[in-house]
Amino acid sequence: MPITIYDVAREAGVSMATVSRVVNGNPNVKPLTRKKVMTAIERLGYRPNAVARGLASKRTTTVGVIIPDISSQFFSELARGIEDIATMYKYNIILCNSDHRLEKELQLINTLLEKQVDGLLFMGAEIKEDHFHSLKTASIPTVLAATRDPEGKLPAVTIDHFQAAYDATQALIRRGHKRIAIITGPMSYPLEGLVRFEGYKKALLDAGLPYDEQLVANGSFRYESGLQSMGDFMKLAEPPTAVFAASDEMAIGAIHAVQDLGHSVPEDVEVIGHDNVRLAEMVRPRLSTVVQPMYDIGAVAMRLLTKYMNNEQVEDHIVLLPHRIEYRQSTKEMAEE
Amino acid sequence: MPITIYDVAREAGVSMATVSRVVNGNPNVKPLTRKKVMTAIERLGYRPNAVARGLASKRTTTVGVIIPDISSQFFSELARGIEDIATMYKYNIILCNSDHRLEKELQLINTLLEKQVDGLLFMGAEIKEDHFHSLKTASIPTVLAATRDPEGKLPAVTIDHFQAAYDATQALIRRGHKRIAIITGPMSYPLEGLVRFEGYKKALLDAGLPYDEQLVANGSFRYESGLQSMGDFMKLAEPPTAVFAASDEMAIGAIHAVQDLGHSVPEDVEVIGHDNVRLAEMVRPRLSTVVQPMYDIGAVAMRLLTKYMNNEQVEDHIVLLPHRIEYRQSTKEMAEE
DNA sequence: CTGAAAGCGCTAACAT
DNA sequence: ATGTTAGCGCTTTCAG
Repeated sequence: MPITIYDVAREAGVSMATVSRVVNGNPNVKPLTRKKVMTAIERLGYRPNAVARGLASKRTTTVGVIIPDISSQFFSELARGIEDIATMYKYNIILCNSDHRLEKELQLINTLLEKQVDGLLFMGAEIKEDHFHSLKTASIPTVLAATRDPEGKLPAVTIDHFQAAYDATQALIRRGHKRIAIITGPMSYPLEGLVRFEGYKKALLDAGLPYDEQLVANGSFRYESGLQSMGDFMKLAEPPTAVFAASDEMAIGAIHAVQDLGHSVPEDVEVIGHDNVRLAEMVRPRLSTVVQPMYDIGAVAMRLLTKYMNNEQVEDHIVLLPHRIEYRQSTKEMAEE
Repeated sequence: MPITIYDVAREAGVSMATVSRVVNGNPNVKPLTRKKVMTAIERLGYRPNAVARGLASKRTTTVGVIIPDISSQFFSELARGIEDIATMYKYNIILCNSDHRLEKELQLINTLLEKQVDGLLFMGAEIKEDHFHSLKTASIPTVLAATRDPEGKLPAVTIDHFQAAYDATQALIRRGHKRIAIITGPMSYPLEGLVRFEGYKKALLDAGLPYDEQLVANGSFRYESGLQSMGDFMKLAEPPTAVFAASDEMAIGAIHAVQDLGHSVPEDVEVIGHDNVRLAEMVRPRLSTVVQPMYDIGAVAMRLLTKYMNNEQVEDHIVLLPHRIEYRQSTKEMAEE
């Protein structure tokens, strides 16, 4: 039988209200009384029941995190940022994988609401009407991390995906390339897939370069699809001399495809990836890539969520974190960068 | 004001006990009554309060997971295995990072117990008396994943670390190497550090090969330490011709150190890593490595935990999953393998 | 098969 | 500064 607050009260010769006060750090307790209670707690080995507290106070100090796949390097880095800040603010995390499946996402939202989480952190490519519907029935604060909803209704922390892709493409253009390929993410991912593709096209357009469908491949973000796509590009009569890949894994796959054909990177083909996962520094040539601050996105998103949960004033509901390009060895050196 | 079970009862014209029964799938409800209740639930958009349920039933269908660092590829893969099985058995996961810090581990155990988790899954290098002490005060089932305690008191799911290191070293010996180096993990990690080192030494001993301290480097599991350690080895008067690294990252660092000096892998130096993280297939040469089934370890550990939580009979409290060596391109081909 | 009622362990007014 | 009391929303005997 576990020790309850009532046992402590009896042991200390005070009421349970007083015990509750000292446990919760309420200053309205005489120091001597506090000490008596503390001693009793110590002696009995009392451990407050957070479930009972949650029921009575209607706050669980727990937040739900819905993530597509924790085993991906991108999301696990993000999750670490979330967790660190959560810990800092005394929250715990219920972590759920959605595999990008709408149905599962909705079901998870529901389960988390049943568990009375104080807030929700959502990662996932696409936000649909269904999500809003589920969320609306329980009005708990929700923040999107590394994504946004189309209408900007929900608070979100992410980077400017369009600009990032534009910058990467432009970097390749500046290096004098005329035939620049792209390996995109799935088009079902509005931001990581579609928007990056748009950024690529716009950069070509602005530079007066022709858009060539042959230089576009649809990838899955995975290594294998980069390998495959680049292999196909190389079979073209006029293969690309530079590639922008929407993920680092695909970029590395692309590099290997080039190398496997006996060519070299960056001499024959320059490659820029996206995200800057740890992997990018652990391959040769080391990968030049758009750095997306995953950890920070998670951390800032969690911090934002704490503000909503505490009813603090927040000025910007949508925060765009800065991105930049880290030039390493898969692109040639240029003086001005 | 959220809808409660009481509201549903009134709407359906039954008692709250009956509503509780249908919500919990209790068969002792007349089909017609069940339907009435279901309709009311639907109409009101009732969502059961899991916190209240937890308080009343003393079961939260939540398990605590203490992991050193979710952003590491090794642990995030493990976490995915845990989560998948947890979902399958209707449990949710509270995920916490310990950074291998004893103090934080103990504090997390405490927090999770306060939250009344039904079980605990623990990952971390070292299990000390303190852990048992904390755990003992609340008697909830605990399973270790990818580690074991020294005395085998706690249920655990892992591989035979000694044998794995022995096998890897032996594989190198069979290839005719006389000077085989090892890049170990930190010795503060009993299994991943110390035991693997022991396995290495035993393999040398059994093969009648001399043990040379110069061929031992203490790494941190990280890429950089592999790079560094191998760089040092290569400066030796008589450098090693083969290396076993206690992690894939270090193995890849070692490969790059060799390559950076203008030598090649596996021609000049053969390398075997440990774990088989996704990374191993995304480098050139692709890494030969001891495969540790991370996902399975997580999955089996979670499955085992569910058995304890349901008071099911379990035969083996310690389960050793099989390991094997995957030969790729960082070792030379051999006919018999 | 259904209902009534007693908690689960704690917080939060409200008194004193 | 401390105690009293009424819930929080649900499960679970125990009756009927």
